[in-house]
Amino acid sequence: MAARERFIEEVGMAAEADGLPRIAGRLFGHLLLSPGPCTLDEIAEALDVSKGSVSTDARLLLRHGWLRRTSRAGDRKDYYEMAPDFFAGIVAYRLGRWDALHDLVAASIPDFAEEPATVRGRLEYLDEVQAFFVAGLRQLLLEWRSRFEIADGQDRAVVPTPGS
Amino acid sequence: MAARERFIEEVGMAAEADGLPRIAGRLFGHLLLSPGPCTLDEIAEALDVSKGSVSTDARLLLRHGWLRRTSRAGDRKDYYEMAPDFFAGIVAYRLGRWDALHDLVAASIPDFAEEPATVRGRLEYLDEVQAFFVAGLRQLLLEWRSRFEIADGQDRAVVPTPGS
DNA sequence: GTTTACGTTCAATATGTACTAAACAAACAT
DNA sequence: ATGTTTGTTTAGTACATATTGAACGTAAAC
Repeated sequence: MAARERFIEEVGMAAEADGLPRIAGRLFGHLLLSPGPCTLDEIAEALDVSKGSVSTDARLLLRHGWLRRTSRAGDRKDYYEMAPDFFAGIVAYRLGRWDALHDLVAASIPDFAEEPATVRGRLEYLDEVQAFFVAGLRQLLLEWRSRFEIADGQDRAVVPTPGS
Repeated sequence: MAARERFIEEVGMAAEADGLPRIAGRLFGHLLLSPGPCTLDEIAEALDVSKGSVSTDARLLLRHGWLRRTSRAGDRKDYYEMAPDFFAGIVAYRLGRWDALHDLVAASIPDFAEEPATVRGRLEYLDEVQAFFVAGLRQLLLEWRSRFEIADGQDRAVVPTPGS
């Protein structure tokens, strides 16, 4: 099935366009299309890349919050899978980056108190607009999460997830 | 004033973390702190980089919609300045990227109709959550823009902007 | 027509970093 | 203890791309 590989490559390229390593994107795509948790070796072979890269990139995505690491009784291997609500993690990450930019600007405003009104106005605009979008997006995130919790709870009532 | 250079460098690094050239970020920072429109030569000298880089990166940011190019009567030079509501452009860009990912996934769902329920469910989850956030963020953008139009209109009533 | 003042493009280079393969560490099994 | 099986780290390489400087094109000025 070539569709699978094409999909994985496209996710890889999309990830790269956002500043992530290409392999991280492919890993993401692979896990998206994997019914169950995967081991490092499994992924490395499927993607035809070194295990070291998979290890590094898996932990990268783990830090970003889109992956989950699980384990199995009587098994030493690590298992990676998509986090239950991984897109919320993506949004949270973006929120974090906008927040960082906001902090940078807010912290700098006093330094430029002597600058012309145009500049001060622009920094204040940035302060305002970021506050607006950060608050709005954070609100969306809350809404989604509570909505997801309900749906997720229903699923778990029917199919309890083992191994986590 | 070292604060200015520090600010510009920090914006440069922040931009780089998001996959843009460092000079593009510095250009962004420079324009943020410039009271008026700047020429390519001006910027190149201030940032101590080649004019070619400034030309390329300025047009990059122009395409992304955070910059504006203006001209002056009796002057051959191009002038660059921050777009009036540039952060809306940043949000719109992010919206575009999420939209692209959404399209990728939505278009691929039929290809994986034969896959296990776990995979199909995950793709449908992605479809849903992206629709939610894309719609929500787009709505925020609309709200902000109408709010900004009003404020901007007021400003322009008091201080008409020449040269555009 | 020539020169000057601009913006763009391009070949060459520098620089960073993704990636690999191998060494390493840790935990387990025997 | 010794040998496996795992994940991590690291030195080295390959690769991509940011950046430069110069060549180029164009339009105005003289």
